[in-house]
Amino acid sequence: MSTRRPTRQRAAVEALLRTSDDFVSAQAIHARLRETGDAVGLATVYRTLQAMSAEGLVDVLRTDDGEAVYRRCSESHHHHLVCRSCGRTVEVEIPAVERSCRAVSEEHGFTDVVHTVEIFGTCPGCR
Amino acid sequence: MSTRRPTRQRAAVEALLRTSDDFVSAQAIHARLRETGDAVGLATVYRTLQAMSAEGLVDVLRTDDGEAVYRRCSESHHHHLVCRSCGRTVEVEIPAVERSCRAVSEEHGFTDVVHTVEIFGTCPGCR
DNA sequence: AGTGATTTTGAGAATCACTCTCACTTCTCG
DNA sequence: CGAGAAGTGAGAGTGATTCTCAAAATCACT
Repeated sequence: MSTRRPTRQRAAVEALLRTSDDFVSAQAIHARLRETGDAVGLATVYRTLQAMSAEGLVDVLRTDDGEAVYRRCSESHHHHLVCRSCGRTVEVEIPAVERSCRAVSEEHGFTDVVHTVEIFGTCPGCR
Repeated sequence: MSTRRPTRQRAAVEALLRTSDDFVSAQAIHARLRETGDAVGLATVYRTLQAMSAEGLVDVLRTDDGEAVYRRCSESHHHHLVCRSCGRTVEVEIPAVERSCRAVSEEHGFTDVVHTVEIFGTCPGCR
């Protein structure tokens, strides 16, 4: 249930996410918005990102040093193939992975299962 | 190349990890060692864990709130099925996932690919 | 448009995991 | 044993994220 009011701040964050193909940190979003004069408080950036994440509007993942990074995403379930050098990201769907994860979970009696899959590599452009 | 000296501190951390089947945070390890009188400095716990991780002796993953948690692991490549309630962890090998990830990566021309897969659910005991 | 109720915002403080510093201790090995 | 290399830890520092709470914006009605 999305009971959030539309505000300039939220629109600004959404707009910025729309312009980026890659994962961005909350700090980066805050900084960029400040640059473009469309300033939004840091706390608000975090709140907005959390809300969007809860609504499934953005994907979140953690960099190796634990920073959370966000990216607008398509509706359907998918995973990411991310270039470790330039950050270029490709959304991929891998049916075999879905099946296998479900099978393994059932086999061990686990329920309410969710899984995360991230693939990191070097993209053709960064070879 | 493991050029580390054997010390009481390192032994204590390794021993503690050996007694735990589940993922534990550095903070928790530090606290538990302190309780058992086998105190080890926090900085040393972190250093030891990093070293062990680099040597492939422990698996690391990030909880939802970004905290790093560690667990001793088997040699071979594998993934985890983790109970979100009690933390119980099962190591699983899923050949289909390996194949699929490799295939997808090649398809997009990515090289030097690594992937992470974590499966979270509720285990039979916590139902 | 006015008004009061409700939600959102943001500056700064607070938290918390993690890293760094550096003097001190422990190993290693000749 | 003795010198130098490696390891340790208390505490300071860092940086992301969350909390606080009063002010501002939005909503629901009239």
